[in-house]
Amino acid sequence: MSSPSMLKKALMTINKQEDISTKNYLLPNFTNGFPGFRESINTTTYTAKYAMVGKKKVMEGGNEEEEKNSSSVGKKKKKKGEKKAKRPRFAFQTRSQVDILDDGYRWRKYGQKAVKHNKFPRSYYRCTHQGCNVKKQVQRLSKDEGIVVTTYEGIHTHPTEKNSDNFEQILSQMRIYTRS
DNA sequence: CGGATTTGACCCGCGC
DNA sequence: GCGCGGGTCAAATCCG
Repeated sequence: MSSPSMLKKALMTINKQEDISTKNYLLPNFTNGFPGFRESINTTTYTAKYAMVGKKKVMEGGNEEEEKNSSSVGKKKKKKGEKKAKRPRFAFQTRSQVDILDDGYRWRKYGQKAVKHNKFPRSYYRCTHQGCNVKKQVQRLSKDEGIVVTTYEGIHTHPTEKNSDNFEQILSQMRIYTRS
């Protein structure tokens, strides 16, 4: 089963080995963020912030360090509207034949991009529910094409549409690569 | 016919 | 300032 510490470790591992993106990752409140985890982690809200792959500042530790919008950090006016607030993110790996994991939500693909050092493209999905701007990325690793990395960003503001029984499978497929 | 996917262009932050 | 790399848009297309 998956414990928060395992997820945490997985997250760190992923961040170290893969360059998934350029942002901080943090584990969202799973209870309302990721229904699939409801069964396995229904306790405390779990937040942890990590540095990303490259440099950038390292926000170690698991306290919600909310850097606040310090006045010095001149956030420019968001032209397009849209809150650019940092969103909870977390990633995990599964060993799967299919790229699209059925997690109970409906996703609309809105982009696909090739990333460097990877032969497989990365796909971008958005939750189709109106007003729910949760996104996820799916990418298969070139070093081991049996592995699919899924990165979620945001918290769903609505329940799942269909029951996510399949998610138990996904959970059971989760692998923590602490050692190769 | 309506919603999802495809796919190149566009955009934007960052590093040189 | 410019180019690169990653993320998003959106029109055309696909597909049930």
